[in-house]
Amino acid sequence: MAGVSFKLQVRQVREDAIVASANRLLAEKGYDAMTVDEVAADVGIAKTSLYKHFTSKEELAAAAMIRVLDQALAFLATLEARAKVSALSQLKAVARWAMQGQLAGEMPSLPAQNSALRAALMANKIYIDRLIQVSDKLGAWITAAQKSGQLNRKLPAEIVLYTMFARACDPVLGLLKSNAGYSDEQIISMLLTTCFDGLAGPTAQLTLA
Amino acid sequence: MAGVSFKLQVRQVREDAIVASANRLLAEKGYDAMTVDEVAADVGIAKTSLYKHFTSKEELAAAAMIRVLDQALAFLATLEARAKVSALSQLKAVARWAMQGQLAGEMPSLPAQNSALRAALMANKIYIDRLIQVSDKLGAWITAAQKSGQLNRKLPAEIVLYTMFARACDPVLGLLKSNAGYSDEQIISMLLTTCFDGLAGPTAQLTLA
DNA sequence: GTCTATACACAGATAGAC
DNA sequence: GTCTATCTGTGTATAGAC
Repeated sequence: MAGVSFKLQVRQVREDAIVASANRLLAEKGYDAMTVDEVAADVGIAKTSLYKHFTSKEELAAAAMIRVLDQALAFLATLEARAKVSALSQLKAVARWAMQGQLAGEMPSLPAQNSALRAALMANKIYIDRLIQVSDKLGAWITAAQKSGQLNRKLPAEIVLYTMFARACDPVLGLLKSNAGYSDEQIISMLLTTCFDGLAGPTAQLTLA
Repeated sequence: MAGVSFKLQVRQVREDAIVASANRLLAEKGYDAMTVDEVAADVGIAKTSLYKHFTSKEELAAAAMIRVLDQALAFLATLEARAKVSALSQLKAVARWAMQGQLAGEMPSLPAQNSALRAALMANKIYIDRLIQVSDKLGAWITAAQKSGQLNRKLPAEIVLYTMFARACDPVLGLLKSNAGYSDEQIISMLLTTCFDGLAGPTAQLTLA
């Protein structure tokens, strides 16, 4: 029936709004500091209504994390459609995308070391599934880039993967954004350099002067 | 009088024990997840007694952060005593020291973006003083290393400094420690490489095979 | 499904005896 | 100075009316 479908759509739209708000607040304050009251107020609904959609704060946060991973997968799909692009370029494009997301306040930080959230996420099948999908796609590019010598072969692919995840949430981004007078593009450009070429800089730098 | 001095010493020893416990718990769980009850229990005193030494949780955390900065300053002093060592080597030694501290569970993470703790720290004269001292010493080495071409001249010194602070608390360390089968030394060695030479690796790597 | 009002738990901070 | 016991605020989660 059309009525039922419509109601489901409305429900879906509201749920999206809730997750979007949660995502923004997670990015801004982190899981512990974010309160369910805040999320409900931000969406413009009562807290009780929120709990009809998500049975716990942890589940809400998990939905937000899954949303980000889904967006990442969608972006990865567009990258895979590009022809004749080196694996390293793909990885840099991913890093750039993640950094842009964080500067825009849409990238929730990694779940902290021992939090209750981490345990909940690890038990969430959908989250784990998405995380593995993203990891596998990045992992393929990483090993390809290492094979062609674009990335350091001596680093285990695992380390490279973790490092890329960590750089996507790098606190340095937030510091630079709030303190100094750099444009978003300058910040991203410099941090891409430090990530891939290190503080010492690329070979080209060393041959100068 | 000897009696007074003795009492003061006892007080000082206990205070050190409190700060050490707080420091360990901060490193393990972060500021929000750490409770004052836990710290008191860890030291083996009642919570009320703790509040005689520190009037708030924030002040306690600040004391822990100051302790770390003091330890850092002491370590920097030993480095400065070394003769004929390049600025880059000094910086790497500092990074290694910080990473070792984090692997040992003694390095509290950077105060998160918008937390109440951050505001309290920024208002704490002693903390700011120590932070500036550390930053100045590192800053001198950074500019020296840039002048001699050991570090990328195109990166503002400020960015290099922030990046080094961030790497000292890099969450990748904890991930690797708990997940994979690397030794502490292997982890540190690899992360020093990614920090200074980047994921792409040093020049030497690129000329191989 | 959404609201108002509330139960419940926990953590920061304090009172008062010793 | 240290303890036991308590106050207070806040945040998650739910009950019950509409």
